[in-house]
Formats: sequence, structure tokens, C-alpha cells
Amino acid sequence: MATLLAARPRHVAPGLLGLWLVAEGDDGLTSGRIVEVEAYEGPNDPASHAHTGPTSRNETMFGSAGRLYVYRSYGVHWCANVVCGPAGQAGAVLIRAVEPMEGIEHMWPRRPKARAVTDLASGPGKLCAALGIEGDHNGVDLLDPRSPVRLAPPLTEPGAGEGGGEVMAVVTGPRVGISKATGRPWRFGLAGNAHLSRPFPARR
DNA sequence: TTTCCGATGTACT
DNA sequence: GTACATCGGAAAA
Repeated sequence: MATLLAARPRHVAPGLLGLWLVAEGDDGLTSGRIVEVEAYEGPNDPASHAHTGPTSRNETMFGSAGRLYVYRSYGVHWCANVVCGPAGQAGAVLIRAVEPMEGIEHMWPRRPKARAVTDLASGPGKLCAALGIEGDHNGVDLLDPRSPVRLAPPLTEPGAGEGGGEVMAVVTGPRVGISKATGRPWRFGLAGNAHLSRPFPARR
């Protein structure tokens, strides 16, 4: 997994699909299967937080690959990213949606507005709320089994393991909610999954 | 159903 | 002061 994360974010991103994001809170364990991500690179990507250099908010993006970058979005929500890329090149992959797997009973009270399981974690702010990911988790090592937030291979899919054994249909499209570098198809999702944050534009 | 807009931390002009 | 990697409530249609 560490090897996977050494590549450029745009190449790492599709490889994260299908992995599980696991979070341990005081009240128990929750997890979700990653079904949608977006790549953000460094100086060459105007839409990235890292584009204008290190600040107190984005410094985690300039650290080692495999850590969790958490930031506050629009002053209200938390968003979670997997730091990745070659050493010395800030980059990260935003996790945009997960499919709830374990501990769903702990997610409902954290997402009081959700009416269906498909509303629980189908967005970058939603999944952080559902899994209990907050600013305190910024910088934790996602590859350390003792971390409160971590990445793990799928538990239930056939061929589970490094890289996964199942062939998953991946769709791509433009990144969501940005105004710069909108032409780059660096959003990736599992085709047809019910837990995507929004549909992917039809391919043409 | 779609569109509009408020909330509000952080960074930048 | 303005923009922003979002969400959800209210208004409009």
C-alpha cells in the first residue's frame, strides 16, 4: 500500500477505490468502502490547497505519504484526504464518498438529517460526520493499524488484499466544486454505485 | 422538482 | 473584503 501512495495523486486516486476507511471513536468502530475520490496535486494544480505553498492549514499535505489531511470546508464541514505523491511534492486525494459498512448504528446520530443509508456518507462533509472524523485527526498515519483513522483492505470482497482481486468498473469526470483547472478528469468513482455524492456526467 | 442562499474558518487580494 | 475541494433549509416553479 505504501508503494501505491508514492505515485502522483492522479494515479493513486483510482487505486483507493474499494479500500475501506476505518474510524475508531469512543463509542465504537465505524467503516466505509471508498467509492468516490478526487486527486489534487501540488504547484502544477491551481485547484489544490498546496498550490500556493505551505500554510498552517495545509502543512500535512507537505508531509509524508499515507497520512490523513483534514481541513474545514466553508467554515462548517470537515473534509478528509489521503496524502500521497513522490517525496517533496505535496499532493493528496480527497475522499468524496464512502459506502457505510460497519458500525452504521453509530452513524445515524451523527447524521440526523439522513433518511437513507445512501445519504449517510455520500459526500466529503457527510462521510467525515458519519465516521466521526474531525480536525483532531489531521496528520494521523492511515497505514498504522493502531491509528484512530486508517485505511484497510476490503473485508468482504472476494480476492481481498493488496490491490484487490475484483475488477471494478471505474468512471471518471471533472472535479466537483472548483473553479480552476476544471478540465482535468481527476474525479474517480465506482460505476453505478448508489453512494456517490452525485452522478458522473455521461461520457461522450 | 430546481434554484437560491446562509453558515462561517482559513487563505488570499 | 472576497473566495472557497459543502450541506441543507426555504423559496420558486
